[in-house]
Amino acid sequence: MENQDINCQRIFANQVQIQNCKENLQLADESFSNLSQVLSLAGNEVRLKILFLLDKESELCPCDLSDILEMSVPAISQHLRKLKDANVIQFRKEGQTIFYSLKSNHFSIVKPLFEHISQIELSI
Amino acid sequence: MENQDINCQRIFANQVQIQNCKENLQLADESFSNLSQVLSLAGNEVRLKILFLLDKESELCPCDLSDILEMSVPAISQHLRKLKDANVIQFRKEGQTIFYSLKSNHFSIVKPLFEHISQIELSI
DNA sequence: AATTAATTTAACAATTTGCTTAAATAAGCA
DNA sequence: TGCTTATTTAAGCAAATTGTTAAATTAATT
Repeated sequence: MENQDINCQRIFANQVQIQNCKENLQLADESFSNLSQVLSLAGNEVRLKILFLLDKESELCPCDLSDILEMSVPAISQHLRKLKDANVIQFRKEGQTIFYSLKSNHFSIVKPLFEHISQIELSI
Repeated sequence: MENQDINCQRIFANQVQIQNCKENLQLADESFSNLSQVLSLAGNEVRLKILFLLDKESELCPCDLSDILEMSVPAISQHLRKLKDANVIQFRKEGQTIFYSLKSNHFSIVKPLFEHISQIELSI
């Protein structure tokens, strides 16, 4: 698309508004990129559950997650890798077991999401 | 994977914890499905920007969005359709122009995300 | 040293995503 | 009525996603 002027010739287009929006987006360009990356990770139902579980249980190993989510270990491992690559989770080793936990830096984004999980919290 | 007992035979696995987690997830199953759907929509950078813009400008037409985001109109239209199908946005017609706006029902999820967009708000 | 167990990695297939281009709708206007 | 404009829809395609199975790592155990 070389020339976007071709698309819309309407007279009522508010050019000032459009220019303003463009500039605003540019200023926050990196924020959009970062935020959408985290959201797309959490946008996968398996990973959302993993994040939720790590928040609730503090730390879990791939093996636990495999049992809980009833999924193969390699499948879990690959989700964990994505979360680790994006710096959303961290890990510590204990023998041959690896415990994953949430990193605090993304808590302000991830945490509030769980308020929308209508869980019966009373049972705890 | 018929038998997940094959995966992990560790002695230290806390079966009570695992069972508890499984039950917790089941209780909120629909919430996870719904939330991950909204997050995966917002997890696309273009759609995140669209949501941000609709929040800021109240309403915009596909044509505006095409100009602002410098993308083809059909590309924009298809993103809008996804958001509309998921009940995240609504529209009103004015002649041949269609104005899209955020629906209030998902505000509690969508709105707080924009606090993470480090925008220079002072300039407004 | 050989075996077992927890995890990761790699290769692959099926599905989904997101754009492009062209055609179809729908609403104003000459 | 016929033309222009705003938008959607459809078809096609390349790239990304997500699982599977098999092999490789790594660390404990016998």
